[in-house]
Amino acid sequence: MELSTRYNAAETEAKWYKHWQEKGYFHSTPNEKEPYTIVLPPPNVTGVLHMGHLLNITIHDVLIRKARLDGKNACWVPGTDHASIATENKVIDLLKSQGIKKSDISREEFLKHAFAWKEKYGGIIIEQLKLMGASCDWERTRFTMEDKLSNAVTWSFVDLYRKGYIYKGLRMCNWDCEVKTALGNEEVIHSEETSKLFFINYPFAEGDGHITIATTRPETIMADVAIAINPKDERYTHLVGKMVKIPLLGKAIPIIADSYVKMDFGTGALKITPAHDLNDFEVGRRHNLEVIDILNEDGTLNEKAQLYVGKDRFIVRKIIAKDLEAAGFLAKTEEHLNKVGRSERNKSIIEPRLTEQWFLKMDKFAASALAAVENGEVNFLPKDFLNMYRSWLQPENVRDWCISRQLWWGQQIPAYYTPDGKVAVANSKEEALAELNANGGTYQLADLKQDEDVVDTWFSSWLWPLSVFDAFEKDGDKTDFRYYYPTNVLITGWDIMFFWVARMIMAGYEWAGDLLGEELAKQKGVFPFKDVYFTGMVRDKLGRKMSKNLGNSPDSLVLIEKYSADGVRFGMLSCSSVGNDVIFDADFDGDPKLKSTKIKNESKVCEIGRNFTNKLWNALRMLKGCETTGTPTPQTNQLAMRWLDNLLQKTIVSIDQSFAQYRLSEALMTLYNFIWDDFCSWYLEWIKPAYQSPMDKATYDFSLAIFKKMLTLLHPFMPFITEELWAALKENPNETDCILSSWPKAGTFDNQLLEQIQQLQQIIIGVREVRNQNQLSPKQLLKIVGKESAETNQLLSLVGAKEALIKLGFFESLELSNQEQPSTVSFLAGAMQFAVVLQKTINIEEERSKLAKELEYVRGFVATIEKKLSNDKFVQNAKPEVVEFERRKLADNLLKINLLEDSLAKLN
RNA sequence: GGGCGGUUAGCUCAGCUGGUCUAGAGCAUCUGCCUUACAAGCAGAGGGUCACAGGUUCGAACCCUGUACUGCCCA
Repeated sequence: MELSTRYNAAETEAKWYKHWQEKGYFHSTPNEKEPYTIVLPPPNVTGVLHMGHLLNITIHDVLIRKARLDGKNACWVPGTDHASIATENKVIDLLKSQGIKKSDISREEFLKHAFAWKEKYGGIIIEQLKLMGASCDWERTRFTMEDKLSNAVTWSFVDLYRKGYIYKGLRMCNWDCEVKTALGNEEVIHSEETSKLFFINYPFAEGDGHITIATTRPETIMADVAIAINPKDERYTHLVGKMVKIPLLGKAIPIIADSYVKMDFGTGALKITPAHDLNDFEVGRRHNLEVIDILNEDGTLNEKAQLYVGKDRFIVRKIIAKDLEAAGFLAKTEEHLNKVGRSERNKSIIEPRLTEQWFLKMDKFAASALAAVENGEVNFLPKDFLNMYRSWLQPENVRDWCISRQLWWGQQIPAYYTPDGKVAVANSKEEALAELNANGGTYQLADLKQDEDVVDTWFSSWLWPLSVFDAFEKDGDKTDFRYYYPTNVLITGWDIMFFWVARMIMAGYEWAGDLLGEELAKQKGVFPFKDVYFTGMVRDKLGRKMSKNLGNSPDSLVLIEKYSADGVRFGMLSCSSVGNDVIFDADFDGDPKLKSTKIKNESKVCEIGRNFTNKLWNALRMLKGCETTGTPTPQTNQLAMRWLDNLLQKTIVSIDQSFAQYRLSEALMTLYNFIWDDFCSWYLEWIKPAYQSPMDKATYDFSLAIFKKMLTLLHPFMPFITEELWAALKENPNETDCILSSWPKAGTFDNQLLEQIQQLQQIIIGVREVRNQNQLSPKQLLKIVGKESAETNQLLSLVGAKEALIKLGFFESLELSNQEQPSTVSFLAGAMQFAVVLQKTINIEEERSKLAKELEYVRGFVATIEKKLSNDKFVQNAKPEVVEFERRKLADNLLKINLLEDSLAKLN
């Protein structure tokens, strides 16, 4: 096969992805092999590929391809998440653009539109994952709202209800006025925002005077039921029991004392509005106060407010401030930093609101999820995250999970109500009816009305590792589930540790035991995954999380186009270690703090990856370009091959260790250095025949064999270039593809040989340095004289070593001598000394200062070693091999000192 | 306010069980090269009080205490 000078990634990547898919390499079915299973955290159907996905997908694919090469039955299950709120919003927007209001159509019609939207746009992200080379088993692609998975949600709801873990209750919830639904606690993000603090005078009902309170929410004064002060606050204690009038409204409310009030906040007097603040709600409960809810579900004021009815709460805030001021009730306003809760999804400001919702009791679940990680059945990487997990799941921090949402897009809650207010929770309307009539009821099917609400999206995704294998299908085929479950590793961001990771663990411990059967559960475990690999957040150079809003995220598709998928994979990996956030190196076109500044679609690390593919390409081009002959193999080539083979073994050992600890970037860098430095820069130059000369067959065959091993080793990281080059090396078309090749087994290696070759390299590097300093061309042949020593003699007696030096260093000759050499520049290679014979007079001053500098360094080094060795406690306490090592270091460096002193003396 | 991380070269990061660490890599910088695989390249060089201050130890980038800065989680 003819190879062009540059590697064309775009063409190649498309070609091989198609090939892999056509061959069905990504598809897995249960067999006798050991399974290696990963379920993909399902991206939202509304999503498009972003930097976080690039990182996440790369790690997934590296692990799954490695498992495949290890001969395991690798199965990576992909899918998408229906994302209730995000998707419902998208669909509402789409309908709005068509002039349709959600309130004007039925639930069924709406869902029809929503499914249509999902069909059209829901697959975008899946297609984008393919561009990165993701080797998912696409035949297993699931969707959290498909029938089987929805049935699983219903079944689990009913099961938990019957077990007594689910209840319905009136609670203070987080309310999203835009979407008009309750949200879970974790879906609300609290952050500090500047707002105004209003100081408002409440006049006493009797007599003159007033009490001044401070509030950030003047629009809620109509819902006030009391003014509270701290019982220890002597400024106010005499007022407790008095009545004050709500400004503008004139309604009388009492002054009460409650220790919740902070004396140093505002004026120390607080208005109590139980319907619109969680803490006030608690205060109200303690004092038996009325709850007056003045907000509609969309955030406008209702008739209970009496004033400003129908207007939005934030508009009212502005109007009422003016009205209060005009009427003389407003004492002053101040700038104030306070915590504002916003929806994680649409950023709208969340209202505390008293509503009836469904809840899942969490105490038991939290305990099981915590125990699973504490006792090591589930293993966190890195371990540090256990701390955060622990604090989340501590009993005092666990609150019941609000699982109902006032939406249509999602699984409808399987609770059925009778006209007279009875309720049955069941898998179907028929089942519910039977249950209701079991005790003599006479309801008709038509009497029953299903709960309008749907469950939280996470209430379906927590089943993911179970449901994608149809574990909940009553009479379904359990083969897959029994084979693939538990999965090996979950790869996800730590930001959804509680949202999702903890809950999947809960679900695993709740159901997997029964579903697997006792024996299998005991044998395999019920946890959903053995390891959890937490990826960091991808951040910009200022440390900000990349997001669409900030405009600080490069376009991932442009990056792939520019640097190839292999290049981007390399880039993402090379700047990420387990759990650490990734500071992505893309630059900005101006000051990144300015809003107008855009991030560039450029990346040095991805460029390195792309350059690496080109390096590989050309290395093979060089080898394939060689003619071969039957001439005997030069001895120096034999040495080169022996060295490379040993070094490869050592490299594989190191890579295997890295993989075992999920140190993927370390494995990649080890391989990168081996391929670029050892294989290309040293080995290829070593064995390269003279221009237009042929290469002997043995060297040629060996080189290609090593090349193939390198391709397999690199395949998990850079699948496309490796497959392409593998194809170029195939001896016959029936040979297996790189993706299915076998991971090389690490063998033993000869450390002494590796050290000796390192010494050879040091000599060559020394000569190159002399060349650079004396402006000699790299290929000008030089006479080299080495000082005789046991070490030098031994090294040069290695068969092929001298030829290697002459070839790689461009020596005219290499001799050993103890004679003093005129016109030479000397250098040290370890404890060996060599001299380059120059044709010109050398600068003695320069030479002397160079040697003196080196001598000073070595003497300092020796001093530290001597200090250690002269310390009896060190010699007694340190491990013998450490002491031995220090002794060897000392001997070597003393030798160096001798050589340097000698050279200096000769210069004088 | 409570808790958990981080701080190592100009940048991004390794450094795992304290001893191979007078600290490594890549990028960037500088010098010299279009040398017949590769300028998406080759050969070299310079650059660090391991945030700071104490302590433990024969020995500390690593363990302990405190401080500063920084990120995150919770209230």
